[in-house]
Amino acid sequence: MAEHLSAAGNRAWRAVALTSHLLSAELERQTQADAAMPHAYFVLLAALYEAPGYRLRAGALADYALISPSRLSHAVRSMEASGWVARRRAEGDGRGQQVELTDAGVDVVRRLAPRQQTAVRVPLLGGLSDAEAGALAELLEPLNARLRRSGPGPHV
Amino acid sequence: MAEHLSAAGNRAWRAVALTSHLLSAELERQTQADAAMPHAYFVLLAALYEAPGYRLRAGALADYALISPSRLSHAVRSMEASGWVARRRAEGDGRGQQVELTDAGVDVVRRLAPRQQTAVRVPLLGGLSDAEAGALAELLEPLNARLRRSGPGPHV
DNA sequence: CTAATGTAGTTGAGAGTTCAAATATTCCGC
DNA sequence: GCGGAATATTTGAACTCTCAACTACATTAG
Repeated sequence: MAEHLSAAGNRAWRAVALTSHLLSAELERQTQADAAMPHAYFVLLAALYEAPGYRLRAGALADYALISPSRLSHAVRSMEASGWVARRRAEGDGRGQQVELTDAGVDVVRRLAPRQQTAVRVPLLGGLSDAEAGALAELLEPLNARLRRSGPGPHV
Repeated sequence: MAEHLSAAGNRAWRAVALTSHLLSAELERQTQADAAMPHAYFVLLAALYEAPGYRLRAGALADYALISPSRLSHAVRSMEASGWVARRRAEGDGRGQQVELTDAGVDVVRRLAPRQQTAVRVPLLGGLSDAEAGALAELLEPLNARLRRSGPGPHV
């Protein structure tokens, strides 16, 4: 692989890096404004909402949300204090924890998810034709696959 | 504008959100490993490196890096403690500060920038043809423009 | 030329994230 | 089953980031 990027590659780099920066900031802003919580917490609540029984093993939740066990643990403690989730020992494995959405947690997700849609996703992507959206996904998915691989460990 | 996304739009959303998450994590990981500093600090140092005389007004630096004045102030204090930048009063306006790269700061940028290139950018984007890179940039740039507008204030 | 307003940055407190170390429980080999 | 390695999660400390005051200087109005 070459060791420098073409002009087009550099332009793409700037665009991708800027999207990443601006989008995280916007998601953070939006989630804080709507529910006074970090966006990362909303991602966790939404993941639980989609799981059967609104509950997931801690490890599975961390894997799904692509965060460290430590970060999950702190996040769960904080969300538990807010009354959005509850913890219980996992059956069959005394080491594990089940994290489960409380009724209040379910409500929060139901209230926030539509706002996320209309306040961020639609304004951002609603203007693209299906062909453009498809092309964007086709271009980004291979990048994501590469990023997933470089993530943990010194390239596994 | 519609209030929901098409299937293609949803796929694009997932891809964009995932890229944002994974890319920030990877940049953070890489910068911490290479120089034991947050990626945000490297962005600031790189911005100064490209400025005439390796120095910029604090406000200009914050605007360029798209961060709040407060965050910049904390960052500069920390980077000053690390010996990478120095502060001095701006001439002509006693309120302002000039932030300037020290020799050590220049060295850090010269050492890190190439690694950033070969460890992140090229592996990520080097596989794209110029046409693909161009298409990606063309697709993302309008999104970035929209994100910039939704950023500060309740849509200015 | 003084008071009011605006602009540039800083500060401190609170909250989230990371990293390394610790704890608890299960699994495996003998 | 018993001791050691592996797995699942927690904890604490250090650090960064955000938000809301706050300070300092500059500008404008009267």
